[in-house]
Amino acid sequence: MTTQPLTIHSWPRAILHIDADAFFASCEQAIHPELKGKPVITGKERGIVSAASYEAKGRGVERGMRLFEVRRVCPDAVILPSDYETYSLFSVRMFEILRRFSPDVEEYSIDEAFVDLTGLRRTFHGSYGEIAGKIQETIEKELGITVSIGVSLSKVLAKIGSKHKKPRGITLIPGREIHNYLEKLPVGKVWGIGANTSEFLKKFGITTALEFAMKEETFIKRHLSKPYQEIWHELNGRSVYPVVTESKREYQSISKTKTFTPPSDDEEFIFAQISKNLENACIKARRYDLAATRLIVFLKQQDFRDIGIELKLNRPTAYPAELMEPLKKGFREAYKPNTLYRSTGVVLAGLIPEKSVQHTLFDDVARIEKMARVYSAVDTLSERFGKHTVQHGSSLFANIQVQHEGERGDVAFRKTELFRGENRRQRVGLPVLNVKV
DNA sequence: TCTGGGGTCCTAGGACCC
DNA sequence: TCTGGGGTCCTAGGACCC
Repeated sequence: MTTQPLTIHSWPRAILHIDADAFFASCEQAIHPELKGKPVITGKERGIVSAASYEAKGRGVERGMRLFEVRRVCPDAVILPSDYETYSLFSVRMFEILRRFSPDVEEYSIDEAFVDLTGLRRTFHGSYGEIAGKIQETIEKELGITVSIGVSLSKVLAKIGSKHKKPRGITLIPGREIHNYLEKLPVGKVWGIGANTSEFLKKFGITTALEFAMKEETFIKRHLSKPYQEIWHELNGRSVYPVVTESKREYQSISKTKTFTPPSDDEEFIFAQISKNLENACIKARRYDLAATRLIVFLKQQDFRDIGIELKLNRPTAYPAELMEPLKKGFREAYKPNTLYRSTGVVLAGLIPEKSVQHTLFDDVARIEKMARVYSAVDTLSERFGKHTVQHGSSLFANIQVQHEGERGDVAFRKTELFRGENRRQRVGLPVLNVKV
């Protein structure tokens, strides 16, 4: 399978993959030392486990587990809401540490990165394993969290390495040892190969990563598409995925979705959810100075079927006021009365930089400029006082948290709840505004 | 088996044009 | 009007990932 290296120490490429151990939970333990050694879980706001510390995993807690179940198997678990802003700070500092070792760092996700170490042994007077050790040590000392590392000839192999031993593992996979790591690995565990492809490969008697890697190229080319051909090369130690250094990857799309329990058939309530989705998506788009050319509206029914309506916009925009008509249109097409829906969603797609938006002859320039000023003020207010300080009137019904079975359709009741919500806001000194644009 | 809220890329097929 | 070849753009949908 692998081309045998001419010398034992030959590394055509040395790619490192680093994966923080139980990242969210570890960050919490690093900030709150009294939590060290305890079963810590994040995800309180969602009702399911986002991350579990190794102490919690040892007690049978798994990712995605429902919290009531967690309380049963592990009654002393400390359950916390996820605090993304804090975790992002840890993330930034972890990447910063990695850049001390190599300029070629790809920030793959909040808790994972690839680093190209090719040719750096001399600089650091040590083997790739020793460099990995130093990285691990530095992060632990400076951030108080542990990481696992894999080093190999390609990204796919490095990822297999970092997963091989966790937590606090370091796994080197040189060319001559690749087969040892692939032999017992189910092919579905390989990065980029999911359940469907595993099923497909099973028909040809392929169940392990090694069996896949050893298949002849003619077979791979005949039966599989480009992404899988690339993975096949990577498994054979031929690096085809570059380490992408550009720190700012532009968004292709921005989406916001919301699931509500119990499912609802209340048109007003559902539209309010989707309207709020739209506002959130627009806030994010404006933060990155992007404008959408397409809007996708979707509703998910109770039986998980989903109906998506895609609309082309006359003008690229990230202003809810301009998107409200298309949104209503999409909603009317997708929504069926007397049907229970469990979630709503909005996607802003075909994003382009806001500055490249050209006015056409038909645009009402004065109106657009006025809108730009209004939203710029809205964004400033929201930054100072919190998200949704200023809200579209149409999103207001989304603020109702409680939905009583018997009273779901009772508008008067809902309005009471709404005002209660606003009073709370006033009590804590937040402005109550309802700007009509 | 569906656990929720983000995302990306690839391919096939239709519309349209020369 | 038919026949055939060839190219581009767009969209829907699939498959995966964290």
